[in-house]
Amino acid sequence: MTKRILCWFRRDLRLDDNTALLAAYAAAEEVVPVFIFDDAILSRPDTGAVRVAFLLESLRNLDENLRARGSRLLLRRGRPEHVLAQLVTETAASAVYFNRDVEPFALVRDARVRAHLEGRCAVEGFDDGGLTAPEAVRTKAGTPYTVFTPYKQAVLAQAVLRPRPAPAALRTPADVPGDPWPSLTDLGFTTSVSLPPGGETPAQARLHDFIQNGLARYATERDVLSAEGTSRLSPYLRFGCLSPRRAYWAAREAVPEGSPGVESWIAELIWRDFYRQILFHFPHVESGAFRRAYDDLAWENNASWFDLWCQGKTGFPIVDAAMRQLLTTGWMHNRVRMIVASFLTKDLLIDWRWGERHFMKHLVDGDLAANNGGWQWAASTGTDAQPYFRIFNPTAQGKKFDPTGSYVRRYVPELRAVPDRWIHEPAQMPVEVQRAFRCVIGVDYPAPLVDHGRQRVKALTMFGRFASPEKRPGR
DNA sequence: TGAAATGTTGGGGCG
DNA sequence: ACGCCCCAACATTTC
Repeated sequence: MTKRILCWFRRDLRLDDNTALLAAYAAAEEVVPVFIFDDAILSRPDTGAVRVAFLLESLRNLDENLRARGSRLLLRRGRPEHVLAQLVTETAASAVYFNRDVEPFALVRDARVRAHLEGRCAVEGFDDGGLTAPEAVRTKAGTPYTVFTPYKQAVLAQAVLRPRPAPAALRTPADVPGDPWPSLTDLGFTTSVSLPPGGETPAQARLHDFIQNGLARYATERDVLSAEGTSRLSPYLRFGCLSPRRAYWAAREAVPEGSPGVESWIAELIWRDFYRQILFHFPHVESGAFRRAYDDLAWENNASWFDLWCQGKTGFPIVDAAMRQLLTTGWMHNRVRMIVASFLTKDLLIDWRWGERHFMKHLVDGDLAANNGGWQWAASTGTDAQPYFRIFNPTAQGKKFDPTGSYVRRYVPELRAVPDRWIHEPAQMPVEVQRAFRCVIGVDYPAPLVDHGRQRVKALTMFGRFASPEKRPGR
C-alpha cells in the first residue's frame, strides 16, 4: 500500500523551505496538501477582511504552484480535528504533519487535534515559522530572553538554518475530493482595499526586488515616510508565503558583510522571532501587560476619542495620515505604527488593547505576537519596552520623518494645499492663511483633539503612580 | 526607536 | 577696556 501523509498548511503557505512539507515528502510516497477554513478563526472579531482576502489569494497561488508540480491543494471547511480525522480515513494516511504555531489559540487547537487523532495516525509538528525555534534561544541561566539586544546577539551567535528548496516532485492521490473553492463573500467578508498580491510567487519577486534595489539604502530610507524604503514583506512573512530563513540568507549573501542596510533589516527579522518567543514563553501577554503591575493602569478610555483616532480625525496630521493609510491600504509604515500607538496610549490615555484590536482588524500583516509586542512596547507595559517617560511628540515626529509633508498629503487630502511650514501643525496657521489655502481649522480639518503638553503630563502622572518602584527613574 | 526642562558657555551689543 | 545682559547653541538632567 502507498504510504501517504497529510500536510496541513496553516500559516506556511509556500513550497520553498517548508519544513513539514519537506519532511512529509521525505517520509511518504504521496502527500495530501490540505488547508482548512476554521470558523473559530473566521468568526473572531479581530479577523479582518483584508487578511482573509490576502489568505485566499495566497491559497490560490499555493494551489497553482502545487499543480505546476503535479499536485494540488485540498480545501475543506470545518473543525480541524473532524476534517483531519475524516481525511485520514478517506486517504488511509499514516500521519498528519504541520508546522507549529505558538499562538495560544493554535496550541489549544493542535493539542485537540493530537488527542482526536490519537490511535488513528501519527501527528507531527515541526519548527518552521522563525529563524530559530521559539525555545531554542536561552540565556546562560536557561531562561527566555526578555530584552531584545542580548536576544539578537544570541541569535546571531548561533547558526540560522540554510533554506532548502521545495521537493522536486510532488505526488498527490487524484481521488480525494475537496470542498468547492470559496469566494471572499462565501467566507463572510468583503473589502474594497487594494492589497499587494498574495502568495509565494509575488513574495519571491518582492524579496528579490528588495534585496537588489532596497536593501543597501534600507538603513537610511526606512524611516523616511514618503519613500518606499521598507521591504513590504510583512504580509508574506505573516502567512508564511516567504520563509524567514530564505529572507535572512538572501540578505546576508546580497551585500558585503556589515553593510548597515543588511544589519538593520536582519534586526527587524529578529524582532519578529523575539516577539514570537515572548508569546510562547509568556502567553499572558495576549490578554494583559507583560509586566503585570501595569494591568492596574487607570486608562481613561474615552470612546469618542477612540473613534476619531480610528478614523484619522485627531487634528494631528501625522497620526491622521497613518490611521487613514491603515484603513485604505491595509498596511502602515512601522515608524508611524509607533507614533500612533504612542499617541493613543500617552496622549489619549486609551488602553493599548483597544489599539491592538483595531490594528488586528485592519492590518494585512496582522499577527498576534508582533502586534502585541509592538503595542506593549509603545504602551511601556511590555518586555524591553520604551520607558514610560519617553513620549513621542506627534508634531516633532512628523517634522523629523516627513519633513516635506508628502506622506501627510498623500493620505490627508484636505491638507494638500497647506505649505510645508504648517503641514504638521496646521492649527498654527493664521486665519487668513487658512482661508487662502482652503483649509479652515475646525471646518476643513479638525482642531487638535488634545493639548499634547498637557496630556503628556497626565500620562506621566498616571504611569508614575503605577510604575513598579525599581523601574522608576532616579535614585 | 524622546522630548522638555534646566544648566552652561561664549559671542556680541551696549553703556 | 570692562561689566553686564541677552540669548543662541550646546550639554545635562529629568520625566
